[in-house]
Amino acid sequence: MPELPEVESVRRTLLPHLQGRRIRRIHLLKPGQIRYPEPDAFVAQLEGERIEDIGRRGKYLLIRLEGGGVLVAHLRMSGRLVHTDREAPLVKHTHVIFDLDDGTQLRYVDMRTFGGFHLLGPHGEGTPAGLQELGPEPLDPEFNPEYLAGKLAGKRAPVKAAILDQRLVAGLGNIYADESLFLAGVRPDREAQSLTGAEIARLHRSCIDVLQRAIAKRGTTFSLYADGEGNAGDFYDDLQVYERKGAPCKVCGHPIEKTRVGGRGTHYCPQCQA
DNA sequence: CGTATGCCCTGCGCGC
DNA sequence: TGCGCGCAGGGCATAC
Repeated sequence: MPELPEVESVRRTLLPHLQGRRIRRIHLLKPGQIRYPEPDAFVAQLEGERIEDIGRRGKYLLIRLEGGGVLVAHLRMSGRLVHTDREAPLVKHTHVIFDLDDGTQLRYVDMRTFGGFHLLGPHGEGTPAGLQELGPEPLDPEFNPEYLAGKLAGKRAPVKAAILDQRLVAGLGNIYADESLFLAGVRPDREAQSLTGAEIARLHRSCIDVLQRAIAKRGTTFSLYADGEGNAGDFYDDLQVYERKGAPCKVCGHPIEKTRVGGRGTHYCPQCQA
């Protein structure tokens, strides 16, 4: 499940292959993955465009075009953007193929079809609501303990639900939310407003630490995720709680528990997290 | 407004 | 061995 570290890894691995390339043709094997505009207009506007740069906001990949437009991709659960040779075999669930002017291809593969593309005009027309309302980048100075404290104040929702809200901070998903809360020593089901100043400071620090370390290892791969060159991420062995139900806590040895918080599968150590 | 719930989708692991 | 069920969850729509 691509979260900030995975999307950042895709961005970094795609950039050298896509920068300066012109999109020659687009094959829509599954037009439903195009969210905006209509598939025909999407293809018409994109064919012939040159890719200038690739950015990222939260979990959104922003492929900037020479003409001022932006191709926005969101991978959701199972989306993959991979740069390949034209001759590479078509894997199952390949939905969109971009032919590039050097003979290579950018392919969008998505088993569960949750992800997709928005093509924004030069003035941002077509921007998805979620991107518009995105909170600060967790690795930017704007995301600081004071900001986090202000956002958690008065919230009765579980702290995990709060930090998963992309309007509060952009890019945390289920894996790194659980990991951050473990590192901070805070139980995921605690009311957001109940956290002390010290706990908020630890949580802020933990979010940044876990994201930076995960980026350094090019993300977490279970079975599906791969970066823009098709390589798995290496953070799996660094996970402290996620996907470790029943396994001994790496700090205290107590078995990791799994519950549901805010409708999401949630992992934590009942001994290390208060 | 804040909070909670269900839906989209496919593959996989589980129980029988 | 096969079948049906529940689960996986990001973002959004809907309800209260």
